[in-house]
Amino acid sequence: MYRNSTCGELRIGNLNQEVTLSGWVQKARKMGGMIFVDIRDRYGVTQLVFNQETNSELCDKAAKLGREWVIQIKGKVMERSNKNKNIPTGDIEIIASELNILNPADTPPFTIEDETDGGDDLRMKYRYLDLRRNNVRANLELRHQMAFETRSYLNERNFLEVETPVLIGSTPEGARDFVVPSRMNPGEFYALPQSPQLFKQLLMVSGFDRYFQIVKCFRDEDLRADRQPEFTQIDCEMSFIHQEDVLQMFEGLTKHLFKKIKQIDLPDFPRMSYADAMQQYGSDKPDTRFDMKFVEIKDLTTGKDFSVFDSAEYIGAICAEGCAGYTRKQLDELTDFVKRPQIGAKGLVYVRYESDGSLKSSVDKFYSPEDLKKWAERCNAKPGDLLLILCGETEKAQKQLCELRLEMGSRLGLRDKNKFNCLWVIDFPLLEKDEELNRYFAKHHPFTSPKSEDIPLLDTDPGAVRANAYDMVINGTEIGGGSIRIHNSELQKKMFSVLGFTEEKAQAQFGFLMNAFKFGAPPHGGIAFGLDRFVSIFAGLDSIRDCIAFPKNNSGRDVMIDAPSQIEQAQLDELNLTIDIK
RNA sequence: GGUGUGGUAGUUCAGUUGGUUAGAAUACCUGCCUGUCACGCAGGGGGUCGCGGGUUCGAGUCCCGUCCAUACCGCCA
Repeated sequence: MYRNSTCGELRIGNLNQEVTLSGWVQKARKMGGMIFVDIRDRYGVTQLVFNQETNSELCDKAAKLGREWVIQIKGKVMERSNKNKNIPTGDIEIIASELNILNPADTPPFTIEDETDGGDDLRMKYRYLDLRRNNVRANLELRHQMAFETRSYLNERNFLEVETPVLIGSTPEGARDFVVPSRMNPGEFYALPQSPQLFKQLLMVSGFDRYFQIVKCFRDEDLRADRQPEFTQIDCEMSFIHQEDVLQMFEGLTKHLFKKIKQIDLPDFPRMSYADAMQQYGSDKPDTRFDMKFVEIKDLTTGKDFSVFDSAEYIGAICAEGCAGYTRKQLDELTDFVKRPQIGAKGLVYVRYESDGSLKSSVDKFYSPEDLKKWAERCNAKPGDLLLILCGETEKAQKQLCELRLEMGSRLGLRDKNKFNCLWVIDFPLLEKDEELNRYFAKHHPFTSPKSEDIPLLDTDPGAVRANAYDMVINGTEIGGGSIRIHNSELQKKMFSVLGFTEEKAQAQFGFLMNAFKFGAPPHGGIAFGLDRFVSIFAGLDSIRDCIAFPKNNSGRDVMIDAPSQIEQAQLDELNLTIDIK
């Protein structure tokens, strides 16, 4: 028996018990005649005491212990004379009577503490050591809890978890696929799924009715703090439902998770149309923890010989409460912020609504105080507020203003990680035009159903067609998204034709789905949540890497096992592959 | 593919206008220490300044190239 108790559970109520503990040496404090050793496992830390006077042999042995050695001890639970209020086991300690060194350890390359001295790179290389740290382990525990509660919620509502294949065929739509060469079929490749989309729809045709799967998905695109090449989705699909049923079901799931895990009762989620989101926040995933909505002032600015504004398609303002006192330096910082190439604004116009009621702006040359007053009124600005104004081509300017709004939100401390604002963004456009290729692409995917009242527009104005598609957004992060699918093969054919697929191409790529739909497809729809992002939001993490046990770095490498890597010539030969790096 | 930032001791970082032997903290090692829990005290070892080239009497510092990491844009639900 290695242990009969964990390192986190002993309390004052266990006094005088003989216990056996196993774990890692967190720290040994050697006082000369006395040694205190903190022993750690997943559950916590317990202090061991070795005393030269009472057991000098054991004490000498303990003196050799180093950080992260694996040990087993036997001893008696005693009350401490000096208690430590900072740890749950701080009232007791173990007077050791036996010490077994199960495995000595090299000194780890960074400290195994909450505030480690190790940088990201090093921690990833030794991720198994990093995972010993409390906060990283806590993130994985949270992830487990969320997956567990998700299964519990969906199971209670008749959802079945069904596994779908990982080796599937490549489709050129959407993201780049990871591909896997097939040995038995020379020259042919599998692809790893970007999502189980087609399979879950086929399961609906099969009559499974309510499906879910917590499943790895793969996309061969560049990484970000919130994007990994392999990531986990909570993938769901339902039959005989309308959009409203899906929203209710999964708003319910989200509320369930917040309630069970964070003890937070969320109010009903507001619904916002895509059009409103773009107009008011310049984003399809607005951070609604704070207001600062966009206000259009184009009509108030024309005809004053300010050519920048006069020639702009869009002029939008946000009102930063209480920021009229911003110094020249702060305003220059904001100007530099919006002029960064990633944002790309040409400049920033500001209006200070001074607390004495006067108005000062960077465009005083062109506009009178009365003009500025009208702007301020439309923005509902009070004395003491600051208006920030960007202009340009509508879509670009809104995007830039969105970045500025988020930056101001951060500066003003309005993006509190412990505050959660959830909403549905609905009525997404069905199609997105690629101006360069002059063709339409599905914004969600090609199986998304158009709103029935918009179907006539497919022929006349495809860009204006709205879809039965929806995203769940929490604190400016897209947590999940889905749609009601097309279950009618005629409409599906129509979609493919709008997307520029020839009949043959559509048949070659999605023929099996269109065929399946001929055999009695029920009306269906679904949603997929990004589990990694969901956990990150719950834990207040900046990067999804922190809730993934073994993540990839920015270049898609696993620096711990050093993958990807080259393979043997014999393997290449077997696969009929030759490598020709350009 | 692009832009920004960074790369100096095991680790996290500092390093002035280009100038003597490259520093601090922490970790590690040794000694002392019987109530520590960020233990304390004294001492010690530890450096290809990412790599390559250039300018210079002299480069951690300036220039060019390159590699790596990271945040973002493009890309991507």
